[in-house]
This record gives sequence, structure tokens and C-alpha cells, in this order.
Amino acid sequence: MTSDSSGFPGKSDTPLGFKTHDHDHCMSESIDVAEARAAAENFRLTPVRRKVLEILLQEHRALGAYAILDKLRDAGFGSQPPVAYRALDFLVSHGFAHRIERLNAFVACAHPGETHAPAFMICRACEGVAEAPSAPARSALNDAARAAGFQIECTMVEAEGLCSDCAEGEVSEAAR
Amino acid sequence: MTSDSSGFPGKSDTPLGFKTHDHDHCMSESIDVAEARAAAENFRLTPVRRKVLEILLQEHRALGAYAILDKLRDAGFGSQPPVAYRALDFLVSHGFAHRIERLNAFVACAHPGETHAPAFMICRACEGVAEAPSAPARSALNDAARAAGFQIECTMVEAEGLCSDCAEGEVSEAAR
DNA sequence: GTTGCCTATGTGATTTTATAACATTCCAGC
DNA sequence: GCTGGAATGTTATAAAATCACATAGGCAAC
Repeated sequence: MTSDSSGFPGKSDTPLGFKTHDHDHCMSESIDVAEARAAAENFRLTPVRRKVLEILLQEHRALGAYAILDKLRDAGFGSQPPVAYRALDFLVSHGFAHRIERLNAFVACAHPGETHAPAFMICRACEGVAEAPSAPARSALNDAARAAGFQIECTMVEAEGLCSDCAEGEVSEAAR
Repeated sequence: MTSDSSGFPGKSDTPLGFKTHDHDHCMSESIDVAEARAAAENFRLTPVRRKVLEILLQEHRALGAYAILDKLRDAGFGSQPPVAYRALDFLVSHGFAHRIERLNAFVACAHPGETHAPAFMICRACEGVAEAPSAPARSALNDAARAAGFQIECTMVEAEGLCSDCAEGEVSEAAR
């Protein structure tokens, strides 16, 4: 396996996630974390669930449930929507994936293990999704909520725009 | 018309929006603003568009496009999805309504006129939606984005939880 | 080891949300 | 009155999500 998380990864480098990095590494690491937690926390990382996690980890992009479903079918699993939705619900509720409301789609979590509810940056050109810390944004909102007597249970922060790679592309396109 | 925006409104008081207030007033005011802007900014607040805005203003809740469509039909307008979606697109793009991604639904804007992209507080019990300023949350996210070279074009902040009224309800229910 | 229970998966049907494509109508400006 | 563009109407279809119920797998008690 090409494992180099610093500057120059092996064959599996990718521009997604807004930063070149070693896919194989972040993927195998995430799977390992999931298996460790499954053993420790007494839940089952069944074949479908594991496969869906792998599918999501292949790309740092949000995938729709039906795109995932296609890949599940190719891999020999059931191909009806509930198969995908159930696995996704599981992954999301255990923190291995996030739902991107803006896209009605799902991404693998970039920091599994840590319980967190990040903010997302969604590139409208390449559809890449990156996570950002949302604690500051969240606490600001909390103040407003408290003032209104509103009890926040869950906060979603999603920003849409252009990642650095795609922004360069736009510039050169405008210059044509 | 019962116009009293302070403590004790007329027949039209409502618990929605997380605060008792005078519906007729906020509704007529919003329509007035819309008409004024239509004249000033040279766009048309056509009958369908106006009707959809009125429908949304009836309740400080998010309504799905199809719920709106039902009401449009009752009012004698076209009853196919594009009729509702087009009017909603218009209202959203001119700042008279907001789309709530979490619910795939729409609310009337609580502060028409001011260009803004607020944060939303969504009550999971009564489905009421209130707006909160999102500038602090937004600027925090901006810093993270800049660091990642990401150009934010639009940010969505939505919090789900319980409004003060519904939180009280939960408590008394738990005591049963 | 087999019974019973619970969880997970498979499958078909349906509901909800959203858009594409094209015809028709309305209205402003000439 | 004609013309061009915007808005609306309508049919059809795509995309996203859920319901309901049947089947299989894992595991503990007996």
C-alpha cells in the first residue's frame, strides 16, 4: 500500500477534498477505526454497511443514495433503495458518514472517531466536500437560540462555493 | 384589521415563529414591501407569485412545494408542480422566502427588504421556523474557508430542536 | 442442537420532491 | 395590430425517500 500522508503520495493521489492526499491511507484508516469501534461499542459493521462506507471513502464527494445503490448492485448486494438508506442511516448515526442536506447526499466522515458535527464546504464545480470545524459558528448560533428560548439539538452548516482548484479553472475559463 | 404588534394581538395571534404576534400585521406588511419593491426594482409580483407569498405568510412554518400547490389549486391557479416551483424560485431569489434544506420546504422571509442569509431554527415538534442572525456564524466559517482556499458563495445554517412552547410540552409529556 | 428472539437484509410498491420539454397566454413597446 | 420576451399551463418523467412485509443470520436460553 502506498502510505504517505505528507506531500507526495503514491498512485492514489487525488485532488478531491481540496487537497492532494493519499486515498488508500485515509480509506484503510477509516475502515480500521470503524472495525475497532464495532468491536468496542458492540455494533455490527456488516458487509453492506462496510461496503457502503468503502464506496463513500472512495471519493471525497457527496454521493446520492441511488449512486451508492448502483455500486451496491454491482457488488452483488440488494439493489432496492432501503438497502442503501438503511446502511447510510447506520453510518450517519454512528458518525462514519455525514448527510449533506444541500445535496440530498452523503459523504464519508473525514475524522471518524471524534464525535463531531462539522461545517461543510461544498464545491459546486467538482462536487468535492471538505469538513471544517464548526464550533465557533455553532456557539454564535447558540447564543441567539438561547435568547429565543429555542433548544438546539442539532445544527447544520453548509457552505457552497468553489474550491481552490476549481476557482483557478473558472479564471482561465473566463479568460478564453 | 387588528394591528397590534406588541403584546396582545387580536384574533390572529399565533404561537408560531416562537413568539405570539400579530399575523395580519406581519403579513400585510410583507406584501406591502413586496409590492413596493416590485414597482421600484422592475419585476412583477404576479397573481401566482403573490398568492404563494400569501400562503407562506399564513404560517411561520415551512411548507412543502406540494402543500403550496394544493392551496394554489384551491385558489384556482394551475396545479402542476412547476407552477409552485417557479413561484417559489422567484420568491427565494428575490429574498421574499427562504428554502429550508433540511425540510425540502419553504418559509416566508421574516425580514423582507433587508438582503440577508439568516440562520434558521426549526422546531421538530411544531415545525415552526424562526430566523436568527447568522453573521457571527458566517464569519467564523469564512476564516476556515479562507485557510482552505475555498471561496464561499453561499452559506446555509439550520438548527433543529425544540421551540420554547414545544419544549414545555415535552416536559409535561415526560411527566405523564 | 434446537428453539425463540432480535437484528439485519431483501423485495415490491408507493409516496414525496423536483425537473424537462413544450404549448399557450399575457403584456410592453413599437 | 404585430412582435418578442416573460410568465403560465400542462404532460410526462426523473430523483429521493419511505412503507410494508417476507426472509435470513446471529446469539442466548434451554
